[in-house]
Amino acid sequence: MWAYTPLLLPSATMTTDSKANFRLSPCNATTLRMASRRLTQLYDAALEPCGLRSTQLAILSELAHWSADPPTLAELADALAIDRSSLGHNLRPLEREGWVVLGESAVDARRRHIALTSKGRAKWREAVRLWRVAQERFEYVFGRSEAASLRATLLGIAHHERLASLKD
Amino acid sequence: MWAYTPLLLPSATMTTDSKANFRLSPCNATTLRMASRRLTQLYDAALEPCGLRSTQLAILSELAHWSADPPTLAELADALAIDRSSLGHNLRPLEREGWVVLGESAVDARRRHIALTSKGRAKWREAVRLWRVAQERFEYVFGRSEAASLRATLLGIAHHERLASLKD
DNA sequence: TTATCTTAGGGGCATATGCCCATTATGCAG
DNA sequence: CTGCATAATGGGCATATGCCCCTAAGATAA
Repeated sequence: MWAYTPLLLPSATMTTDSKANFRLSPCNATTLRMASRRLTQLYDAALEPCGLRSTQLAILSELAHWSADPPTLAELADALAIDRSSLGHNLRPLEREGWVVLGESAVDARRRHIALTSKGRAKWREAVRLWRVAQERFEYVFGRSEAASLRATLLGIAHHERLASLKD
Repeated sequence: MWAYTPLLLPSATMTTDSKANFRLSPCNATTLRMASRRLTQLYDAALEPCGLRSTQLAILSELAHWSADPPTLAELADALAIDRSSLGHNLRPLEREGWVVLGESAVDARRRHIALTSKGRAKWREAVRLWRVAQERFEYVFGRSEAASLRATLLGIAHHERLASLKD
């Protein structure tokens, strides 16, 4: 179990070989991307049997939990803290597989409302079971409360307006 | 200044509008990717004048600090906690711009040694100056010691063997 | 020495990510 | 009502990321 503090440095858990070339990168974005890559691999491996990737499950989950009317691209992108264009690209495979549908808006012809299909909801439920394995595995190693704390910190970074761009 | 604890929830810093659709994602990988996307945008925006992206600067930095002989693809990938193939792809633009060169190995014809060119080192120095702006900006908001603590945690995740895959 | 096994990279494929620009649709000023 | 500013998407381009498989080259067993 790790402490969510710098007390246990990563080097303590590393092999001699990898420790040799280890360099504590001072860049916050780089370390964030490094950890993101690794953990995404862990979750993607767990999700592999159902044919979903982490990003795709995140989209389906957001839709599955959406309480109001099906969101527009912009609304969904905002909730996921993802670029609008990126979300548009990411929806393509989900649409192709028939997991989501993009419907027209009655009040504004510019908007497309994104909705989960029943097939998509079934796939989502299937994926969640696999996701839980990876989630449990990570939190077993990292610590459950430490993980919750980390998520809160990361969500803060993701949704913070003053960090969203250089404009201020 | 944020506390590196869940005491200050992200919602405390959010607009009413975005708070409405805010859903505290329980997935550690997803929140990691969300924060990663946002912060990468911040750093990339700062680096934009020099024509480098965060990932590219990370590669050049690792090479600039490399103490031993120029690393092989596998060694560099390991240090950056990135997939070997991914690093191969990422090196292509850097090679095209003449910032790095891939030399042959004298002892093992399979290996390619990656070295920074003088042009690449100059570009790296230029980028570091821009990088510092983004780094300072983030740490001004997030807190310097909190950032250091977060980096240590993230590096631990990135380099932890038991989290690298589902095999155990 | 030869057959086999392992390792290092490269190429192809697919998704992920975001920028810019074009198109279309609203909204609003006049 | 017309013309312009604005908003929502889509398409194109480029990089990021990782998987799989292939080939070449070193290492090892027979």
